[in-house]
Amino acid sequence: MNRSSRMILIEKLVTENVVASQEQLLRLMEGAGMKCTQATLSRDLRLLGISRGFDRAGNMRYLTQSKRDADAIVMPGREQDAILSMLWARGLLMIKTHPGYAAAVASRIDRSGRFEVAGTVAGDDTILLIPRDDVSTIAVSDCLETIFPGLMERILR
Amino acid sequence: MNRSSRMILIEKLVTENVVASQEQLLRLMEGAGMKCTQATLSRDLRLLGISRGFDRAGNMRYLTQSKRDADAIVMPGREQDAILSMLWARGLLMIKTHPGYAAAVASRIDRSGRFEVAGTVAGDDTILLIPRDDVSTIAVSDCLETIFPGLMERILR
DNA sequence: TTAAAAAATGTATAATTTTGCACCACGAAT
DNA sequence: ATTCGTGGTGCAAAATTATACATTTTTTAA
Repeated sequence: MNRSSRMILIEKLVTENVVASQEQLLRLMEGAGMKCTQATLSRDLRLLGISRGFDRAGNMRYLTQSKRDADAIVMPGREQDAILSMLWARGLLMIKTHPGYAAAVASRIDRSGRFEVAGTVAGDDTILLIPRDDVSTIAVSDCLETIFPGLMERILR
Repeated sequence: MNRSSRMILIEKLVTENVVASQEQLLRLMEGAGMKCTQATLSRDLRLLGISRGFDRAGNMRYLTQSKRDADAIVMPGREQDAILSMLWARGLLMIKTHPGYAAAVASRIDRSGRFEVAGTVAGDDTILLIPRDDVSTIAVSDCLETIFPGLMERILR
């Protein structure tokens, strides 16, 4: 039972139930066969962007943000898992990542010291990878596969 | 000093400041010449539907109902107003913005999901827009005009 | 592989928020 | 004027959530 599967369960439980406290959520989780501590829950909820608010009647309950905003905060697991898609354009490779993680992934690429990569520029959720002159797209792809094993299969489906 | 005027002040302080705790809000209120206890604040916040949530960075702050689902960060005026100039170079479009607004404008472009745009990378006041292969500069301009109505006229003026 | 670094987690505790209770202020009804 | 009822508030305790620290697990680099 890892963090990301736990977070999926948390999101599900919070949306399908009226959850008023982390203790209560803890019990729901146990009922679903997933065990952890309240402290972990507190941390996961922050990552998920799920916070305690009030419903119309003024009763307290945990509320999720829109899915997009939640995605904006979550980045479970390894750096390469932050990569969402890649696209060649104008001889450059655009790499989209989970929001906020472009710098981390770009740093990883830079540190690999691969010849094929002249350099990278990272924004918030986008990396622009500039290949050296006369390096093929295939060569760059192979290079990235070396840095992030399993990446190509995951991205291409 | 009655409850309703206090609540008006609370709403104002919470929207105009990054408030992370009721204690902090209490001090802001005192600064504004309105005094009460933290317990009263807790009750008022419930009535106002203002609760503690997380901004994009995962930092805690109080958010009003309308803001909770939306962006925690306020962008004054229309995003396109932040665009100062544009210039084509090497098949790429450099967009200059007011300092600090590149990310917001780039985000807007990304979210438009337009085919013509392969991606963007934003710094502080500069955006590099990479069009897809075989997309003309005219097509990209039209695309931006669609996203930011009136932009071209204003820029070319 | 193996060592080093980074991330995840539990424990205990600190920080923060909520609430029960008593009391006060104010208006309506007697 | 007195009494009753309705909010509103502070105080302090209870409930809840966040976090510092130590430890374990996972990932990265050599």
